[in-house]
Amino acid sequence: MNNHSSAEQQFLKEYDVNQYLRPSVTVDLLLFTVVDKETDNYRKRSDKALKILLIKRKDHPFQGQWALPGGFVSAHESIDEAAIRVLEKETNVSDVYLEQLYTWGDIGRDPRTRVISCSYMALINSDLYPVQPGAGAEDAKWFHVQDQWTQKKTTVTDNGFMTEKWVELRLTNDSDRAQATVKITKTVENGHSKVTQEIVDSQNLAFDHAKMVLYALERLRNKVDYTDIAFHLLPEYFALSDLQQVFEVILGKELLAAAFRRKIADKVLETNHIRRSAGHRPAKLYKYNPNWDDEL
DNA sequence: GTCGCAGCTTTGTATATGAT
DNA sequence: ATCATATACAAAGCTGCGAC
Repeated sequence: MNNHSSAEQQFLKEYDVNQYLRPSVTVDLLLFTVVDKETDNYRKRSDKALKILLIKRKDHPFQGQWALPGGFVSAHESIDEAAIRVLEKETNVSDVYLEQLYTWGDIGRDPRTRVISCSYMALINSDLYPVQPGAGAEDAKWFHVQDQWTQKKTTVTDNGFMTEKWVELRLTNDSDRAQATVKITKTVENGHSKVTQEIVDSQNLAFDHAKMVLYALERLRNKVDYTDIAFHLLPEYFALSDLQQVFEVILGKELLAAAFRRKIADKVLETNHIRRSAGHRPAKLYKYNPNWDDEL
């Protein structure tokens, strides 16, 4: 570690740290889970809903608004370590699926100072729901996640085309509501594509967190088919209809059972567990097959 | 009360259809 | 021919309800 040459040591001694701007770095966490919605008819299988954890801000800026759990990266830890620490402190969950998503560096995204934030997606299964809020955030709540595009426009430009899409994000629970409209612009010119997001309207949702949520949703949708992320949202044993519902809430559309069963057949292992007394034919329980992508 | 059965619901398999 | 998707339907658990 400390094997610098003397010339290098001399250089380091004279280096002026104030030569360049030193922005603050934060992490923001998108903690998702999928839970059963209550149903009136016990014979009917209960629907599932995608939920995200938000925390009510106690301080300025955005005081009283809802925000993703987050915190500053300190000098003696890596960014990944900061993400794990913040997740544990704010939500009391540890040892879960964690994935870095994107680095957010827009000028002025934090009114206090220049802050660059790394967003992380964490997935927990419904057994762990509800998560106990940590000591640092007594006002943490789960919000039902819904998004849909309301308007889409494609225009042809000189060397390509541009599509603008307005997406409405709604985060709701029994007593609270946060929502935002984000305009996503995709330009393709000379074979290069570029995507920009702009928050056109934000109610009760702090910072640029609407963008982070939408980005995470897109990542979930893109990865659900070819990775194991869906299984992180389920307990160890689950019925195939549970798995199908997780896919459905992530993708935002209904799937056909017969086709779905064939598509994910390799990813699951049949067990001899059975879930009975549910007002209908008992379901065989399956578990994740860690060797599903072994061939090749 | 309880027996039997129609009917609802979801699971799970078999077969048909369609694209390449 | 092969693959994915769509349709069709049988199997099974449970309730509601009438007959007794």
